[in-house]
Amino acid sequence: MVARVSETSSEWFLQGTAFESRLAEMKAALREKGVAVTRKRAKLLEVLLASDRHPSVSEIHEGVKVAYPGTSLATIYNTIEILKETGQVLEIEFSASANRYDGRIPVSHPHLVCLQCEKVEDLEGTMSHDDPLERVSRTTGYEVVRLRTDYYGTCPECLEASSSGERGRL
Amino acid sequence: MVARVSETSSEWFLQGTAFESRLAEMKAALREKGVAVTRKRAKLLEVLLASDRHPSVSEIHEGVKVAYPGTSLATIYNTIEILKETGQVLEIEFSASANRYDGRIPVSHPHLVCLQCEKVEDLEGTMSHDDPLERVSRTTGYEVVRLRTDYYGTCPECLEASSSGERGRL
DNA sequence: GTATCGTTTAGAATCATTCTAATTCCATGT
DNA sequence: ACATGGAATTAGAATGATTCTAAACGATAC
Repeated sequence: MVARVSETSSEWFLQGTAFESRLAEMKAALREKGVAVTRKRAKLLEVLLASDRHPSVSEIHEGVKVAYPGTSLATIYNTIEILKETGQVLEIEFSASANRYDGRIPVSHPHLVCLQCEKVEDLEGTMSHDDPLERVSRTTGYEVVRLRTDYYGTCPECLEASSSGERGRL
Repeated sequence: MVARVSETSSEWFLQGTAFESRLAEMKAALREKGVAVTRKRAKLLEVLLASDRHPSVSEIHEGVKVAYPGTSLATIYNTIEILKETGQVLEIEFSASANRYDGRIPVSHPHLVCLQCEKVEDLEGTMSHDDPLERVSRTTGYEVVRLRTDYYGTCPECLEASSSGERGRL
């Protein structure tokens, strides 16, 4: 499934119905939250969904600037933050490099991360239970050297202690 | 298994044999690489192994400074870098917070990360295959809201193209 | 004792991200 | 058309973890 955006207009070629429905879903989620879907935000959503590259904030910024040259980085960060709050984008964190974002599949799922070209790909069909590294190496052609499997949540002590929604910065 | 370091000397209480053997292993790995196990570095290893808190660089720094007040942050970063290169420490990356380090079990394994207190715990016995979020919630008492499972390696294209070890910054 | 080379240091530099305060946009009512 | 108010956007400053740099230090060999 390929999606590609015209450089000269906001028309879409080769758009899948998945693309359109995700776009509508994301816009609805924003309106639901009471925030406006401005032209720049709409464009941001399109850029985010247009590629399977799991773009970084600055890649998204570049994409939005094609249509709206004056766009500030802050706008991208702001909107991404709103999307995170509404569960409409998955943030893939890196400490030594910019975070990457998945708007197509906004729920937790495994990725393949190339340590060399920094490509981030979705990893399909991962439900067997032999050695994960070996299996993933075998089925993908990657030379897999590392696996990160972290569960995020609130620990029992904090569940007990907390009035409500204070959050750390993880 | 509990390990605790005296505040007033470098003696250890409640040290397990696992602690001692890991410590020896790490020192050996450093010597193997040709780098000296200085007093500060030795202390760093002890601090790293002393708790199951998966300490950050600055927590390690604080610990080392108890014994060697003049120690610079750069020394901690330098030594951690060497440990990473020798596979003697596992780096747990965060983008919105300092990275955390696991010297006890330096190979990839799942952790539980509390979004509220930023505690990082090892997750034991994770080899069944129902819904991981639900299962982990049930078995740990955490309110698990997110799972990160990422495989890191080199993609087929880069394997093809690369003379040798150029690396990105992930 | 001195030369050497790895270690350590303080501080500057970097870079992604967040914050801030001012400005602009835009829908709505007049 | 026009004014108004609240949200959206902006440029630039601030932050914070990490990395870099160049100088100072220290242990060991000679």
